[in-house]
Amino acid sequence: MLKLTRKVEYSLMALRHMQGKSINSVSSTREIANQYNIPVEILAKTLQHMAKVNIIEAINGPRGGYRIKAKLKNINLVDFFEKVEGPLGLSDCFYDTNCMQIDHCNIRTPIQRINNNMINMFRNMNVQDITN
Amino acid sequence: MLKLTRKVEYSLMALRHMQGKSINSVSSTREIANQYNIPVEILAKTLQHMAKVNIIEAINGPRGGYRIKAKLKNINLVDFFEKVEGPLGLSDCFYDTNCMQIDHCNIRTPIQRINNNMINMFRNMNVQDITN
DNA sequence: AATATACCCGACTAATTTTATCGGATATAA
DNA sequence: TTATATCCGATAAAATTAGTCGGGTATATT
Repeated sequence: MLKLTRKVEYSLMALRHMQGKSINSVSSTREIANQYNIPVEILAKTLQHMAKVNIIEAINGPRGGYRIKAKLKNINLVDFFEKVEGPLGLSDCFYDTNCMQIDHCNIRTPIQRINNNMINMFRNMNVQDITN
Repeated sequence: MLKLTRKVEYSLMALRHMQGKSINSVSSTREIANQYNIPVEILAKTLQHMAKVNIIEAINGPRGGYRIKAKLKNINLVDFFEKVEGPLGLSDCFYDTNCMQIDHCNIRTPIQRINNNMINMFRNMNVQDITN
């Protein structure tokens, strides 16, 4: 319960790795996967996805790889989580009505208050807070 | 990602239901399950578990059921989540060392900071905030 | 132009976690 | 005695998360 996914963790690890390198150098999937003991194929997908949502950019060909594209300071954690994993919420019912209890639920409003607190907390942190 | 489990939700729904009744009346599993459209057997287990950890108490026999035992105002959400679901953390590595990245991880400390923020937030809310 | 390296991407499988079910037990009010 | 209710371990089903595979495209280097 209340866990981050590996996809988010791998993304952050990769970003922190790239952050530590000079501005124009790139990092390949293999290099990152080896250094942090992450399965190559899954990291590959993760990085491709980050490239698609413009957090990093891909350089093709030999000596290619990825480098950071966005200003990490401008991406708060809610944006980041949603870009990487999709909609955020303590419960599905805040963005999806497919719930057996939806008509009878007596805790929807209180849970929503907690949810708002959580969202606010994550909104007040940005990706650079983590990768630095 | 970052979701509550149904077990926690059902627990809160049941507590809120009981909270709305007079102090000495009890609520049976079937009554609660019917009213909120929750599968009886799983709610039964959930309530048994809450009884075991002394949040509610069970009255056996016909006309039996459950009633609130603890002072809900004194149970903060971290305590509650841990009583109902076990250890809390954005990542397993804060209470379990069985992770392939543990020796190489470059985000453990930053994630721990976020984790602390989250824990603090939940510690500042109590169960009664939800069930009232 | 050929080659080797690196990203791209959809389909699939495996593992884990969460959710739900089953069967049979014990307690007690009426 | 009986009916109603909790108790509880074992198991099954469903959903989510994690990981694998195969074949593709782009490009620096020689």
